Amino acid sequence: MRRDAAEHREQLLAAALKVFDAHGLDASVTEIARVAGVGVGTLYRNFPTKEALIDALVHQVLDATITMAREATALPDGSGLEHFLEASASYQAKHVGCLPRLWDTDLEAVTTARALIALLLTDAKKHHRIRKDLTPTDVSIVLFALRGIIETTQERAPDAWRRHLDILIAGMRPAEQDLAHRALTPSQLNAIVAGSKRPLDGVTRPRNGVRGA
Amino acid sequence: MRRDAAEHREQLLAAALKVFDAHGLDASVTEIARVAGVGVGTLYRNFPTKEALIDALVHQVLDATITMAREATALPDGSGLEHFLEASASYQAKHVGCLPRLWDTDLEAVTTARALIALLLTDAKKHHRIRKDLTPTDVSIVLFALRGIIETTQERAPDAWRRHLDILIAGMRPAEQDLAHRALTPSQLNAIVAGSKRPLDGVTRPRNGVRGA
Amino acid sequence: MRRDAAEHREQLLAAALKVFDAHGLDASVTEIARVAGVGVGTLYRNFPTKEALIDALVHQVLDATITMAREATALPDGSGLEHFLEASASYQAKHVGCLPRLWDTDLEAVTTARALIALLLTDAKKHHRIRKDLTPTDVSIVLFALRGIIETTQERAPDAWRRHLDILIAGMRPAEQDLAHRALTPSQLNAIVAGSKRPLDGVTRPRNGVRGA
Amino acid sequence: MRRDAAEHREQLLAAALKVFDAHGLDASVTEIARVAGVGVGTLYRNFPTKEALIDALVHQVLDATITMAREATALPDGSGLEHFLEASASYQAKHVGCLPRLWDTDLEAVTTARALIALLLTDAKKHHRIRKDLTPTDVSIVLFALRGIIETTQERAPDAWRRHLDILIAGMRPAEQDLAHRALTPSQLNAIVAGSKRPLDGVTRPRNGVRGA
DNA sequence: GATGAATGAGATTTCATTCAT
DNA sequence: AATGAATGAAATCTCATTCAT
Repeated sequence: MRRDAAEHREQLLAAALKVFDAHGLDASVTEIARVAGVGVGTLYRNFPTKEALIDALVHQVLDATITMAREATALPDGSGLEHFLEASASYQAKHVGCLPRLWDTDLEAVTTARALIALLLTDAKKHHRIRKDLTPTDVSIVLFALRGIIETTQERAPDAWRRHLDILIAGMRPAEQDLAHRALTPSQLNAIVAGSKRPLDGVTRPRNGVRGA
Repeated sequence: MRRDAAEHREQLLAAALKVFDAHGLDASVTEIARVAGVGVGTLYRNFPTKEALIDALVHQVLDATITMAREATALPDGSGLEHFLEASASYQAKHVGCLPRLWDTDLEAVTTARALIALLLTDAKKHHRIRKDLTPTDVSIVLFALRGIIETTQERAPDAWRRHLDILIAGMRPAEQDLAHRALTPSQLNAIVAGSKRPLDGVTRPRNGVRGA
Repeated sequence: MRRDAAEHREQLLAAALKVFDAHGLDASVTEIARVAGVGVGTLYRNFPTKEALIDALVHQVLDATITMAREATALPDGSGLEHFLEASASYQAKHVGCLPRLWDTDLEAVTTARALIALLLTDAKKHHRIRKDLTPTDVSIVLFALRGIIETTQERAPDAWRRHLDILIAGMRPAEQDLAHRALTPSQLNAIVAGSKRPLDGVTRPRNGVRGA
Repeated sequence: MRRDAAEHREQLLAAALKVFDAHGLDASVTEIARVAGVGVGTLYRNFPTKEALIDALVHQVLDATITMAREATALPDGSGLEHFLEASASYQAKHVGCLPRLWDTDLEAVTTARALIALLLTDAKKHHRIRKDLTPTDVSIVLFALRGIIETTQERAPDAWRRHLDILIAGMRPAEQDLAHRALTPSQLNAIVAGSKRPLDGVTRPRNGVRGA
């Protein structure tokens, strides 16, 4: 009956992913524990709050994203960026459950990711695969867009994002004319990640919890 | 304090939009009623459930989308599609509150919209503004993508989607090579809209309510 | 089925008193609501937290204490202090449920009460009913002592404190010799009321609560 | 890390005292085990339930009380009672953590203590140090009163009870007039100690536990 | 014997919904 | 028709207790 503690952590993350995927982030921790085959207490031993569990899921995705970006920098011919976008979306598609929180946490991980993206972009431009006027913030926004597609289509058409990415990359290829609108500055992007959803009236986002007496 | 019934409906929809925008769809109906300046009872007289209120909001967006698509068909030179995308995204950006449910309802409105989109696309191709291998389903997916951006950036950079749309349209212009991946069939798209988020195990989505004693 | 709101507040306070009396302050709010004959929601409409409910109970006692002290100042012959002690203990005996928190809140009420006690004491000394070396802080401590008795004996011997008060007052009568130990300073007493039970390690007193999703 | 079994018991009692003192009896057993430097399992090997641990603490105090009472009987001049009260309060002041349960257990220890108190009282009366109309039950109630003071003041004014005891003893000295109210009978006192806090409705006091799966 | 991970009942609190007024 | 007090299910989180290691 007793399992290895580390195993439980994985089971819980997997269960959370599955349950959040099916019910959204409002899914109850009890349900997650049930699917993981453990008691709620065990969930709370591994993750101090529900929010921490979601965070862990988000971190998984971000960490994987960083790894994939880093690996992509090793690719030749400036194709790293394109491979990264494909790999990243592919990974996101397997972690739909936590996507709503993905770009909404104050995380140094996001900063790290952005630095690597800048590298990939420079390389791509150097090899004339990507238009000169594209900025790193443009690439970040591509990830937001892909999330939108994945969240919507994942369940019935898990690969729908691939063709859209084809279109996007076609649009990112070197072109005669510059893009009409101005790119986001890095600090604007930071502000977005740093924290959205402020209160209308004084209410904070994650609803409160409970304690005994 | 007494208002006209129709006025109440509008007040409530406006309040819901504002409150959902700030707090997400988890915002309480009491808060919405407060912002609308009416009692909860009045809210429930106008909308039988919270879900119905969200639906009404979604319908507003879809109806506006259809109207905009219809107007776009009148534009010359095959530019209707591009104008429609811009107008549609612009409208979505003003209705962030309900976007999470936007493409997740079984709605004939979506079908209607798709017919108009097909028209716009045909016209655009005729004028060689858009590549031949693009399908109506591709356009629908563009809307999903824009939603992803709008949801993420709306608060701090409300116009971020515009530049991304520039890239997208560049990718949609006539090109030598066909897109690598296959397009979604209309029926796949239907399945997506028809209803996602089914229970994992028998649990239904909207929380239940309570009756008095 | 629907009652008057003000009535509910009283019902809840009465129920809380009864339930706390029987089970201690750890009694559940659900039980209190049940005894009051209302749903938990109604309890929470009247008192935002369990702590607020306890506070209201404590305030009832403190307010009554102040009133009784004020009335006692009108008594002739310097007998006000003695009457006040009797009345105060008598009232406490009917509110055992909340006594554990009675002297453990930062309350201006306590300050007010102390001012009146000082008045009563001066008058009692003037009429040679009470020894000269008694201080107002001594009187406050008498109330703490009576609480100890009431808490312990209330259930089986509700009047046990009366005889003990006889002894105490005998000890407070004018005497040849001063009391051996020094009296508490008013600021020491303030510190006691201001807040006891600090964490051993960073934990705060009232345990935490819970919120929905 | 391994210690002698008896040593563990002492460590746990000491830890419990410290933790209950700081957090009240609601403190968790995990915290106590942590402070004692052992696992919860060890705590449960030594004390079958949390309640048993509290009981052991209470017994410590009661046993010490009995010892002090016995020692006091050896004092000359009938001063034993006064010394006992001082010693007993002094000891309680060092064990605040468990005072709420002190006079609330069915304990033969209490009976033993009462016999000794009767002895001390008789001796004190014989030497004309204490008024004739004082009964053993009166002395027990003095202990309840001192508990009230100690619980309230311990943290900020650990010696506050001493001056109050001065007053009390002054009131216990031989006097012209008998006390106005009747003393508690021994059996009334027994009933108090035998067990208070019965359920209001069928609910039992100590929270229940859980078993594994 | 000791450990502490696991358990799940139960505590507090929220909120969609109803209905007396 | 409008109001908002009342309802209670359900959510999050804690902790006494057990038992595999």
